[in-house]
Parts: sequence; structure tokens; C-alpha cells
Amino acid sequence: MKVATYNVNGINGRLEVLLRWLEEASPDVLCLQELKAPQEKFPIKALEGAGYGAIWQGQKSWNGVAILARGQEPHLTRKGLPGEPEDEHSRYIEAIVDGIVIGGLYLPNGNPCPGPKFDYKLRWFKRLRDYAAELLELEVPVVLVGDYNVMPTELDVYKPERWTNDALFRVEVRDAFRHLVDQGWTDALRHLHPDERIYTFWDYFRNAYARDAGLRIDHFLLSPQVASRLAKAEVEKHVRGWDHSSDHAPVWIELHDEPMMPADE
DNA sequence: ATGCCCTCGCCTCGAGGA
Repeated sequence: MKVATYNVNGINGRLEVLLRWLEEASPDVLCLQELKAPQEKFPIKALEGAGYGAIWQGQKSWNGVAILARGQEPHLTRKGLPGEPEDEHSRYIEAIVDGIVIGGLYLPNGNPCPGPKFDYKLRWFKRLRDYAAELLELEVPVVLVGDYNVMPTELDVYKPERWTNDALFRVEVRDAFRHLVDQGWTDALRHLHPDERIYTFWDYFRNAYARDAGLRIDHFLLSPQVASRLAKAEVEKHVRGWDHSSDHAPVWIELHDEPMMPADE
């Protein structure tokens, strides 16, 4: 089973690229972020034509998240995180697909820092941690995946010293991510590639992709019940080089069908 | 220190992104 994430930076402006990649990669599940489209402008017909069922939470101009499933309808279990009812940003959507809870998220950027946007990012992170702890208590397969807008370590930034005071790399934000992972989650890409420089985002500015000046900000966090099934984790870097690409690349993990149990268990 | 490039809106510039 292949589970993927892709910050599309505008689903309608990106539709051709998205359909091309779906045809090429055929993920079983795909979480999308930054739809930048209101609910009624989500291109459901085109995605159904490509063989996918979908649930989504749109928003005019900004944010917006979706979950696609190949050959089936994702079973919606939640829209939005608990803890701040007045928060109207479309940043979290959750579904069950093939027995796995898929939480698709788009964490706030937080710049400029300091400021209200940074405060909102930290609050959102806290809400995510509180909710993630509840999910872990269920002891079921859970994948919390999407654009976290955090580079967890210096290995995840092309030039760490340039990013020290940025909301994506501030120590408070790295701490928040680490505390989340330390609840018992597995960072899938880093787990399988402990020493590699891996990026999932390259700025449109400064010829960043050609220079490989990237950031690793799109992450898969796996509950123990699904971490035991992790087989592969890869970034579709070449897609970032396509014409009219998003500034993020798609990222995916491959899961074994059955848990890999220790021999003596 | 800032803009760079790109997306969206309701409209040709501004806001936001990271």
C-alpha cells in the first residue's frame, strides 16, 4: 500500500501536473495540501475520472486539504482539529482507508516571527500534539501526514544558519515537532534514511531547485501499529522539475500488507 | 536587509507563501 502527500500549491492551477503524477505513480492514498480553492471549486470530476474517490475541506484563496483514495471513497472521520472552535482555517482532514487512520494536515507557516502568525503556529502545534496523543491511545494504525512547515534538524535544511530565526526552523518549532515525535511516532523518511540529505520543498526563488537548495518539511508520522509495516519512503524529486510544478514534491511511503512481527513473538 | 517566483482574487497589484 502506497500512501502519499503532495502540497500542490493550488489544486486547479496544478491539475494537469497532479493528474500526470497520479497516472505515473498510482498511490493508493494521497493527501493534498494548499488546495487554494473553495469547497465548490474542488475538481472532483477530474479526479474521479482518474480513478480516485476524495474528501476535501476547501477555503477561498488559501489553505485547503484533501484525501484521495484509489478505487474507493475515503471514510471521513474528522474535519479540523479540536481545541479552538473559532479557528476557520482548513488545515486538517481525516479519513479511514483500508483500516488505517489517515490524518492529512497543513501546519501554519508562522512567519513573520515573532508575531500573531507565529503564536497561531505554536497553538496549532499544541492542538495537534494533544490530539495525536489521543490517537496513539487507540493503538490502531495511524498516519499523520502532510506539510508540517518544520525542518526537524539541521540535516533537513540546505543552509541551516540562514534559517535560525525563521518560523520553519525556530527552536520552539523544532522542539514542538520533537515533542510530538517523542510521544511514540516514527518519522518515516528519517527512519529509513537516517543520514541522507532529503528535501521535499525547493523555493521558486533563487533557482533553488537547480541548486538543490531545499528543505524537508513534508513528513509522515506513523503510529507503532503502522511503523511495523514500513517498507519504503521516497521523495518524487523529479516532479519538482516538471513545467508548472508546485514548489513541493510529492512524497510517499510503501507499507507491507501485514505487520512484520519479530520471529520470537 | 530585501527581492527574487508563483498562486489566488476580481482583478493588471496586493497578500501570502517558506
